[in-house]
Amino acid sequence: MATIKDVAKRAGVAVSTASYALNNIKKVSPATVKKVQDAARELNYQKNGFASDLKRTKTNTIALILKDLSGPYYSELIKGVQEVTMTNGFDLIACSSIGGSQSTAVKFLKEKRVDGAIILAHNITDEIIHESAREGFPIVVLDRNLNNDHIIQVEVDNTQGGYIATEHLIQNGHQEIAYISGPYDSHDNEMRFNGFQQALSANELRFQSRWKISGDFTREGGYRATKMLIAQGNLPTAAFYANDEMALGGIQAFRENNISIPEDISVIGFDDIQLSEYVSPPLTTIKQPKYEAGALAVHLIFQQLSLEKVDRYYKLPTELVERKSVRTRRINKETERPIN
Amino acid sequence: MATIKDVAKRAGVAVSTASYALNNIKKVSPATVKKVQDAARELNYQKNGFASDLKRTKTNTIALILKDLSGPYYSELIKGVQEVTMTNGFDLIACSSIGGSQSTAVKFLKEKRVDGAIILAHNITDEIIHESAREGFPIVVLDRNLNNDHIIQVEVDNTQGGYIATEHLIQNGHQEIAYISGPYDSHDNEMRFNGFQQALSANELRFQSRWKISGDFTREGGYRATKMLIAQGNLPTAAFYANDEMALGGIQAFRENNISIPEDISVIGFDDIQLSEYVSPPLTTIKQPKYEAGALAVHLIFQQLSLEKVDRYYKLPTELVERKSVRTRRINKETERPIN
DNA sequence: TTGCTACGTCCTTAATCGTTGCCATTTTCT
DNA sequence: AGAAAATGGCAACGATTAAGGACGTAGCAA
Repeated sequence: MATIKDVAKRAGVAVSTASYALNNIKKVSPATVKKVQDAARELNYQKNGFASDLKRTKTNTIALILKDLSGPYYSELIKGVQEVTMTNGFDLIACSSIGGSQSTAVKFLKEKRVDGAIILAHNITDEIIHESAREGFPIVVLDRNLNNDHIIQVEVDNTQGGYIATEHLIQNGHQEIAYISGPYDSHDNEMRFNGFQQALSANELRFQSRWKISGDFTREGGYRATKMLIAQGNLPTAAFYANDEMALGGIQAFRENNISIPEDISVIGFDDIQLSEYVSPPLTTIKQPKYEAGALAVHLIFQQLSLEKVDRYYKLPTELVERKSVRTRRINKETERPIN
Repeated sequence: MATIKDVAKRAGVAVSTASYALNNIKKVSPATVKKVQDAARELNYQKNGFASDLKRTKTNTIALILKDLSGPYYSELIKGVQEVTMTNGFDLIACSSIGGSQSTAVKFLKEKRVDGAIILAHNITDEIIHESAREGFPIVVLDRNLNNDHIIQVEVDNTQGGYIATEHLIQNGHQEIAYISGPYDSHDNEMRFNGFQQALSANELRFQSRWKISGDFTREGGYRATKMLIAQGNLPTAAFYANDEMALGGIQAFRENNISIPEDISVIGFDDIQLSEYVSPPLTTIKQPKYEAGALAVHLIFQQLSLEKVDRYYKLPTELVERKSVRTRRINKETERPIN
């Protein structure tokens, strides 16, 4: 590989002059610039990115750290991040945190191979993030609680989401509602469940623990949980799945048992993944502002990079997406019992 | 940030000793190693990745270059790449080629910020790839034709895929088949179309140019193309969409015109994207071995990195996935006309 | 026992990777 | 001549690593 020295030699100038010429720094005469550029072209010179980054201690790139690059879930979020990063003239790389503390992601974080990072990966420990956080290295964490002066949190209001989902069911006449939960250690799940409970008590409904079934955010888990719910007999009139993937599994389980949605049971999910629109029946769910979250996250990074003061905590609202998986039951006002 | 110098000073040793100690190179006494490690911990020292990469001229990371990080299409492929990369102890970063020659992707390629790259992004020009290719920098291109000693091609056999799709329709009694194409400059599309034509002539059917409608691989495009097909009157009995996305758009267009699938017209797609299974009717399509393609691609990178000789061209077969969007028509042997 | 060489262990010195950018120097222009 | 413009020299950036030095100890002869 040709280096800048080779270019300088061939152009008959000093290395520094070559550097100036190649980087469009105005102190070089047009004639010299041309000489240098020609030499560079002839030698097929490409600058060594590392050397350059090392010297300037700036990489012009932002890392987006995801648990799994292959998941389709983050699509919208990535789009938000990508667009804002691009318009700011920065580069974006995505890296996976699979492999925990050995992962690419952690390496990028710790070794400061980027100017800033956005983290949406719950398998990276708080500790690692704390260790990596420092003055001048902005980190934004999504859907995660972390108290550190150099870390900014952007969260979707899962509690509110859980609340409006439940409220929607209640408004449609449902009083017996199952909650199919995500894993116990999931912060998101916990918040959604809180919202669920709050909506119940706001409507003076009692939470029945036998209708809390535990899943794990996977389709498989939703399927199993639903089978359990069915096996246990005495179905509720509606089920709130802590995410859409599980709801999909649930729909399948109900179908296999000839329980039809929404006639026999109403179903609501959370996330609004792309598939939700296409399953049958189309799934009513809670949409998260993923694009906005992504865009906001990068935006905050840039603000910090330009040394502006920013708040350390942001919460984004969710939104109900009505489709066909929730039926409205009419209630007889006198007896307070459903008519249909 | 603390540097290795600080660590060395605090541990009371020379920089080089600190380096040896930190990298587990045996020339240092256990006591010293401990001193250095303690010092590093106390200073919260993290090595500077760039400096290190610069000196060793090796990054231990592979780049996966995609047209758009937010597309859900590559999921399987990424998984294949990811797993193989991990098991080889390398890091993987994904970068987008949005922005053409200004993109992150191109920068990584040209500036050799990684040890090898896998490219699946048709908006990167051949020229750029040629410029970046060189001894010792393995590049694998997917679904793309490029003649260069330092570049390896991994292709899915689109021609064969087009052939079996068409053959499947013909075997099911279809003789009038529309082809909804991708963009004209798409190599994939061209190959699929070739397969389509080959299957037709192998069955002594004539290709009718009025049944070739041009789309652009998007759902929107498939929708528009289908509307045109319908408007033109005289529908074929089957339609082969050059990809699933377009088929989805087509399904919608047919539904809006009360043309039912597969009763009135059979539909076959290409790709087997996740949604295909969920639309109604579930889409018969051609599945590409994406996981395998990804895994093979990285594997080849590693082989080259360890200086093994490898072939420069690989072609992977596709597979028919039968679902519900193709109807079999029975043909009267005598009259050679369909019965139903 | 003493003195000398020889060798191994552990550590240090210093060169290097390719760029950048400060400062000094030379050239050019007014 | 003096200012401005163009160019050159060189020390960083933070790590790695070849080569060499200091020290201790063992082996052996006198």
